[in-house]
Amino acid sequence: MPDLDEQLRILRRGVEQIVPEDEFRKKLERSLHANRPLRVKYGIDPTGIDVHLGHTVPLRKLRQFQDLGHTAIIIIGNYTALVGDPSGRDETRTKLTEAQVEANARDYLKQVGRIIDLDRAEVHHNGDWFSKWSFLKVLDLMRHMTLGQMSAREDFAKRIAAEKPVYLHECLYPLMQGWDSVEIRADVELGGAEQLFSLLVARDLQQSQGQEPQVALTMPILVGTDGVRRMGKSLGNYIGVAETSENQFGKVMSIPDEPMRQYFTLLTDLPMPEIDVLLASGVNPRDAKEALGKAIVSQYHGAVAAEQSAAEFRRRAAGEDPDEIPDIALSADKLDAEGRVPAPILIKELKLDSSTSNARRVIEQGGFNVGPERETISDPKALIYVSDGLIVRVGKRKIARIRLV
RNA sequence: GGGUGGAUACCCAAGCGGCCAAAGGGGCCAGACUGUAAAUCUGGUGGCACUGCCUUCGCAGGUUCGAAUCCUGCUCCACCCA
Repeated sequence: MPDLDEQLRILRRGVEQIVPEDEFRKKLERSLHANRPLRVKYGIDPTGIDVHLGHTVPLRKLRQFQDLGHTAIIIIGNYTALVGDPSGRDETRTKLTEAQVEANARDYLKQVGRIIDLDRAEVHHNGDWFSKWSFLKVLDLMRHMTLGQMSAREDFAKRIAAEKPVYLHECLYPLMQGWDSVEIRADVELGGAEQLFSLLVARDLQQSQGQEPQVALTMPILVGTDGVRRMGKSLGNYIGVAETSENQFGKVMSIPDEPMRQYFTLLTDLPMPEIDVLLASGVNPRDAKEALGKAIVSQYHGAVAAEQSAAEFRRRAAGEDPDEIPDIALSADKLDAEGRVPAPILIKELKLDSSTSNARRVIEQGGFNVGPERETISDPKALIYVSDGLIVRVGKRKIARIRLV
């Protein structure tokens, strides 16, 4: 185990808040002396499917703990998922069925395994304990929270002010999450900045059960590819860990310049001085972003794929065709006697657009071109002579080689 | 239990008898530009083998030459008072 200062240096990087800071230091110190790893908890609710870079911020921190010799503990919130975490939300989460939650949980773990070494981690499902609870026990848990505390939370206060509903079951969420810490005797719990409230509830619960309270370590909320709102599935501004290298790289390149520092700090292991150099004025932001893209993509697809997707991206930016043009089958019976097909129909059949109406618009706007000469077709009524192997392009990014079948 | 306000396209949100496939914003798509799938600017954004036709304004009926707009019933939602 590295010494205290080294551990603190690594673990503090990118962190928003450590509450309380001095207890964290003490815990680390003690673990070092007693050669006893800290139990570091991170909980995930299997409510969606795609783990995205926003989730990896605390997960990467957890991995750092792991690499320093501490014990990573993943809580699968299969029971809390049935409630829905209200944290940072301006509306109630929709309810999931148990079957959905179960399927999601499996999928989640698979994706989490890209970041955490699951062989060395503890994984718990909080349904293991909550499903056995009596109502009496639930009531007992509720004694630990007052209405005043609940309504003081920013997310609830906002909803109340906006005349949006706050349901009682949502109030139970932080208590349940807190109880998880009691069950697994957490020393540290990681979470997003909006989780602080829940992370602190756990301290009270642990104390009430005669345990030493955990330290809350919060990570900043990663901004999405729009550079404004938090990264999230429902906002459509996310980069998923399971996406292709090309997609990941392209999406990184599409973030505005401003959040680059945040991305570098939270999503890569590049040393901070190097990051400062990359972001210094004078360096073309495009080059910095490219370095960022490679650093991120290589974590999920390896360095080779990262280089390739960067090269691919440059080619495309220069207006060249990508290395591999996907073949798309076109049934020959769509063609007329002369082997022609109306342009919008062609686009729709090749699934390069979702509707013929939309395809027409794209054509009218000059976004459709065909063949090696890239002849732009701007008349939606145009009939295209289709031969096997013909290359068609729609917009900047969609391209296909036709295979007649 | 009582009161009030709602339900409009992917989202938010105008419209309150014809000029409504429905303002505006966001998102998304295309084009120009370049530093890139950034920023900015321009255009587009229900469907359809498309100078036209078809389907949408919570659901079901009705009035009318004509309804997102008026009437009746229903469903759902929120807030306030108790």
